[in-house]
Amino acid sequence: MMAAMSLKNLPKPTEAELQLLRVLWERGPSTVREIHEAMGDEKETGYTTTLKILQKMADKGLVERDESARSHIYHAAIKAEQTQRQLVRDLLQKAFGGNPGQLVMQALSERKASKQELADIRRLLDKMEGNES
Amino acid sequence: MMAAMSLKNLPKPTEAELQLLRVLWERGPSTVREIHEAMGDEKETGYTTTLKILQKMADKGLVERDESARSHIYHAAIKAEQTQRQLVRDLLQKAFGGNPGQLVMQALSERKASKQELADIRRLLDKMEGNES
DNA sequence: CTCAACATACGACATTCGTCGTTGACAACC
DNA sequence: GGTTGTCAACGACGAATGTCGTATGTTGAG
Repeated sequence: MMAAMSLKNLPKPTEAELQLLRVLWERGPSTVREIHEAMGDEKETGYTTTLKILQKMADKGLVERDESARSHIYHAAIKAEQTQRQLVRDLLQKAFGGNPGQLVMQALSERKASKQELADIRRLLDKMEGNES
Repeated sequence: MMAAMSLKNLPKPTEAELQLLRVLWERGPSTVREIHEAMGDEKETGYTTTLKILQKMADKGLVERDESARSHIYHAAIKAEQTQRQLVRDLLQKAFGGNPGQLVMQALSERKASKQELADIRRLLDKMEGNES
């Protein structure tokens, strides 16, 4: 039972939801109008659409809102890294049979990463090969 | 116009479709029953469901079928690598802002890759850093 | 030939997603 | 204090998805 088993029951965000989450992660807590206009480019959709999706997200627990002001203020309830990890795990499972090697290769070939990131990856590789059984 | 502008108009496979594609990639050309039973585990669904999805996939061009025999034989119309690349590009765009570094890190942390794959990745890294502009 | 087994085709259905229009409340301005 | 504009809420709608039930056709065994 217990109303709040809060941890890790969050559903996978849909495409539109992910788009809104990205705005929230960038801007921090925002009103619906701010979010809607921040998406002005790349999206041709009505204000009420954005509102509705945010309301659904609140129901699902993906975002939370402060209703004290007239214009409610929404903020992401999950961290970007957490969501990204979930999505990667999902893709890994569903399209790569759980084998990360191929996925990494594909991602790397897709677009060039920054020098810094390449170095980070290399360091992670070192660590993984280090304590390989 | 022209009925066959074949190249690259293939829609993104849905979740169920991807599952069937994975079976086809593993087994090669197969009948509906073979596919359905190959999925026996991990799925509790009726035979006609599998059939219907395969038919829709044929309409979309994701699979092709040989109807000469009584039991039609389906085979994947797209390569695994091609689809995986598309999905990775999609995720990259939608969740990581096009930046592959973070995605790679997440994927690598997720599950350990084989020694062979780690070596492959390392080689790819070398190549990328080699002709960095 | 008849009948049971199996295959495809067709259509129905519930659910989810994204999309709006409309309504009713509240605020602010003249 | 009435009008105008903004906001949240609600319901509707079309499309897509995944799920079956049923109908229709074919095959092969007895």
